[in-house]
This record gives sequence, C-alpha cells and structure tokens, in this order.
Amino acid sequence: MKLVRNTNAKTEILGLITKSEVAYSQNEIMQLLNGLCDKVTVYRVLERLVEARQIHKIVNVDGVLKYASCHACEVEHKHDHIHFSCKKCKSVTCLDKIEPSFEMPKNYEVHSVNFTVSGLCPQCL
Amino acid sequence: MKLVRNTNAKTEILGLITKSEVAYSQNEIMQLLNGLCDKVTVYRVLERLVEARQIHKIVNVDGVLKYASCHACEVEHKHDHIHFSCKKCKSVTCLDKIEPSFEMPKNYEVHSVNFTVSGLCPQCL
DNA sequence: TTTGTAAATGCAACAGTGTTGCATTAAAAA
DNA sequence: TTTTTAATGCAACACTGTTGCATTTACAAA
Repeated sequence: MKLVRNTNAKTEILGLITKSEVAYSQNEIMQLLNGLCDKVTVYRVLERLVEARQIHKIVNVDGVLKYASCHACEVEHKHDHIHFSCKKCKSVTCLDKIEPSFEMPKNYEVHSVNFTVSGLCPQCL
Repeated sequence: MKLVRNTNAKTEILGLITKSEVAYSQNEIMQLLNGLCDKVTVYRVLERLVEARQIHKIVNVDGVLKYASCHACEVEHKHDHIHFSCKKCKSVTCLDKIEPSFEMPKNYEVHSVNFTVSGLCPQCL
C-alpha cells in the first residue's frame, strides 16, 4: 500500500470541486487557486483524486477534461449519469439522477461510460 | 446559398470515412491519405462534411475528435446512438442500433448528444 | 522533538490536437 | 476562355496535457 499525503494543493482543489455545483477544468481550477500552485501540480492532484475515487473525470464536448465530486457515490462508485454541457455559459453539470438505459450487443465488455448532452441550461434558456 | 466545390481531398476523405466500419481521427485520415494534402485541409474538409451533414463528429474518451459516416441518417439526421471506444485496439465504432432512453429534467434545451461507452470490443475480448 | 524517507511540487521543456492568417491554386459558373 | 471565389498549403500559433529531474515537504519512526 502506497502512502498518500495530504497537501495544501490537494485540500484546496478537493474543497473547490466539492463545494461546486459544476464540473471544473484544470484551467478553471488554476484561476480559482490564484497562483497557489503550478498547473502540473493541479493535473497530478486531479489524477490522484480520481485514483482515490474522491472525484470523477468527464470528457466535455470540446474534448477538454472536467472534474466533479462524487456526490452520488456514497453507496457504490459508478458514473453512469448524464452530464449537461451548456453551449452558452459553458458550464458542465452532473445530472446525478438521470441514468440512461440501453442494451449493449453481445460480446462487448463495458468498463466505463461517458454521457454528455449539450444545449441550453435552465439559467441560459 | 454558398457555393460548395468538390475537390480531390474532399472526395478522398469522404470515401475513406464512408467505407470504414470505424470512426477516424484527423491523424488516422492523414496516414491513410499518405501525403495527399495538408493536415489543415483535413480539418477543414471534415468541418465542411459535418456542416453538410455527410458525416458526424464524435468526442472520444481521450478528448480526440473522430468522424464517422451517417449510415443511419437516411430518414432523419440525428446522432443519439452510442459509440463504443475499445481500450485495447483504440477503435471507435458507431452502435447505430443502440439509442439510450433517458428523461431530461424540465427547462433544459437539448441540442445534441454524445454517448460513449468504453471497454473491450468483440475482437479484443 | 529531531531525523529519514519518499511523496509531492515547481520548473522547463516537450508532445499532440486543433486553429488562424495569408498568399496561391484551382473548381466551376459565365 | 475568362472570372470569381472556394479551397489549399504553409508557417506560425494557441491550448491542453505530459515528462524528467532537482528540490521541497509531509509524516512515520526514532
């Protein structure tokens, strides 16, 4: 078992993501941290938090990675819910309650899922 | 109405994508074209083909854009089907038949959808 | 409390994807 | 054939994300 340390950067980043209603990109986190640490550190902290299953990773419609806390993972760690990407305000939100149902063809082994719907969010409508 | 021209690059690229069972990235197309044209041209042709609704764009799990033909769009142009991204052979396939069902909360305006499932495809299983 | 360790960081340099500006080429309408 | 302007090539760039390595620091053990 590898030792894990609690650092300033990790605490701050996890705090930001946990408090947020929307998913954050590395870029957005950097701006919110206001020079607290290097961008490489942000990437590495995010990687560790995903590894530790404290946050989850989302691929946005523009290909940029975003991170959100695991609010709905108390019981079981899974991320089959939909993410909503707003074209106007550019926010990405987890729709924790919405899990699409679908039936995979035989002979596919599903490991993970990335569902993103884009359009206009309630605030921008 | 803006004039559209048929060029060598456009014909070749559309041909490649149409013949293919899997979705291609700009990088893959460049290799298949074997120096026929510049990478900027590939991006611009792909953009035009998407605009003309002859192909559709997929965001892969690694954030890279891939393009596939619109086989299932004869009647109506929509891309609510699932894409499968294989972790081993890195192929991205359209599962045209599989359209997940889900119910969006009120006050969201859905414009488009990007569903990707990753794991192992039948060939790699 | 001090010390030793390796986990975490910062910096610089890099890799890959995708974009922009501009001069040149060429498709196709007249 | 001539004319128009869509399409191309090239160079340079922007942005996201990664790697190597020397330095710092969290924290377990003494």
